[in-house]
Amino acid sequence: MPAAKQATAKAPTPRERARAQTIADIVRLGREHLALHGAAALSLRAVARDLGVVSSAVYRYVQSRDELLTLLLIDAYNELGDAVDAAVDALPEDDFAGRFHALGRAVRAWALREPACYALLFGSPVPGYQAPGERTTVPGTRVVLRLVRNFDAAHRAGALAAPPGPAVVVPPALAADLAAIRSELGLEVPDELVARGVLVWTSLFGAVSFEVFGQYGADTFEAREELFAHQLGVLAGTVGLA
Amino acid sequence: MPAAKQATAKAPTPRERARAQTIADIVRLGREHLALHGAAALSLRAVARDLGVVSSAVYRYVQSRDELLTLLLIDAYNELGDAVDAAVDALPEDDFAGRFHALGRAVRAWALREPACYALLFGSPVPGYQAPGERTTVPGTRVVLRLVRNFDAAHRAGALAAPPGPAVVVPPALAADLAAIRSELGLEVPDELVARGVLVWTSLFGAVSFEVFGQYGADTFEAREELFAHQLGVLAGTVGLA
DNA sequence: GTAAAGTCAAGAGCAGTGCTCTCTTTTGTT
DNA sequence: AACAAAAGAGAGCACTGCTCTTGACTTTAC
Repeated sequence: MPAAKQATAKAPTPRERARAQTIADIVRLGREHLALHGAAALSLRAVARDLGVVSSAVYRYVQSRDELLTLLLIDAYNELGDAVDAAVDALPEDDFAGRFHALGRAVRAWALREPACYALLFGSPVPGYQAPGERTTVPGTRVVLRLVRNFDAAHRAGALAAPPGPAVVVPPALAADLAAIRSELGLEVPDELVARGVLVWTSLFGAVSFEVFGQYGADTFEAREELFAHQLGVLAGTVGLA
Repeated sequence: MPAAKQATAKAPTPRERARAQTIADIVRLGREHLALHGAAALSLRAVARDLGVVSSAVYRYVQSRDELLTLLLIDAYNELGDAVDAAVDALPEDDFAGRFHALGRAVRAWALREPACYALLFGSPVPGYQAPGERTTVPGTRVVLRLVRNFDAAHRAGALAAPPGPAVVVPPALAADLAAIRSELGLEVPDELVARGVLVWTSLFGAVSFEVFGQYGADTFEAREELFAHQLGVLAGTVGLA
C-alpha cells in the first residue's frame, strides 16, 4: 500500500492543493457573479473569463453549471449557519427569548447583506436544477435545528408560557407528522407547540423574504428594522417565549 | 376627425382584433412555457415556434422578453386576485374569520395549482427584470387589500378580540409608517393591529412559499393541508379573529 | 533516466438564447 | 384596382452551456 497513492486524506500533494485552490477561486468568483447578476444568470463562461482561463477549462474542476450552483448553495447555507450560530452563541444558554431574537436578526441581516445567496436558498427554485439532498440537507437544516433546539430547551427549562389566544386543535394526521419530528429530534415540546414552532419558522422567513424580494412597496415601510423587530416580538409571543 | 382612424376604443378593426388575439395567444403559450420550464427559461423563440412563426415575428407584438414577463405578471396577479375574490365573496360579509380562512386557502390552492406563476409573483426577482410599477401595483395589491379590508371591517363591527399574548410595543418610527397606511386606505384599525396584520400577511405567504418552493423536506410533512389550516388558525388568533 | 500515465488548457464546434436589421408578402382600406 | 400599413421571413450579432479533440505539461513507475 504505497502511501503516496492514497494521500487524499492525509498529505495533499501539490497538485491537489493547486486543484483545491482553483476550485475555491471558482466558487469565490461564482459568488461575485451571483451577487451581481443573480442565480439564473450565473455563467460558467463569465467565471472562466474572470479566472483568466478559457471556458472549457473550468469543466476540469466543476462538472457542470449545476455543480457550481450546488457548491454555492452549500457555501451559502454554511455562511448563514455560521452567522446564526455566532449570534445565538453570543447569548447565555438560558436566555431563550434573547436567542430567538438574535437568530431572527441574524437571518435578516445576512439576507439583506447577501440577497442573491438568500434568493438561491429560499427563493424560487432554479428551473431545471435539483439540489442533491445528500449534500445539502445537513447544511440546509442548521438554522431550523438551532431554532427548534432553543424552543425545546426553553420548554425543558419551564420557560415557555402557555400559548396565548384561542387553542387551535391539532388534527390527527398532522399530529403524526409532528410525532415523527419529535422522535427524530428527541424533542419534549408538545404537539401544539411544535406546530406553532413550524409557523414561527415559516413566518420568520416569510417576513425576511418579503423584505429581500421587494414585496413591500418601495416606500410603504421606512422603519423596516422596527417592523421586523415587532414581528419577531409577536412571533415569540405566539410560542410563549415571553 | 374621421371616426375610423381613432376607433381604438370603440369599434375594433379586424386588424386590431387579430392583433389582440395574437397577443393573447402569445401570453397563453408563454404561460404554458412558464409552467413547464420556469420563468428564467422563458424563451421568446420557443413561444414563436409554438405559435408557428419565426422568432423575429413575435417582436411585432411584444417589445421584448421583459415585456412578455410583465404581461404574464399582470395575468397571474389578476388570476390570483380573481380566485381570492371568488373564495371570499362566497361567504357572508360578516363572517370575518371565515373570509380570512377562505382567502388563505385560495392563495395556497392557486399557488399549488400554478407554482411557476406563484414563483414569478412571490419568488426571487428575475435578474435584470424590473416590474413596471405603474402597470403592476394595482393588480399586485388586490390580495393584501382584500385581507386588510376584511380586518378593518371586522374591527368596525366589533368582532375583533383583543390581541392575545404579551403586548408588543409599536415604536414611533413604525407607527409613522402604519399611520400613512391607515390614512391611505381609510382604516380604523389601531396601530398594534395593523402591525399584526402585516405579520399575518407576510406569514401567510411565507407558509405558502415554503410549501411551493419545497423548503419542507420531501417527506417531513404528509398532512400539509392540515398544517396550513393550523397555521391559518393560529394566525387568525394573533389578530383576534376568533 | 526514460517511458507511461495522468492532468490540464486551448480551441473548434453544436445547439440554444435575445434582439436587430432588411426584405418580401399579406391585408385592410380607400 | 391601387396603396400604405402591418406582419412574417431570414440573416446576422453576441451571448450561453456543454462536448470533443489536440497538444503540452507534470507526476509516477520501472
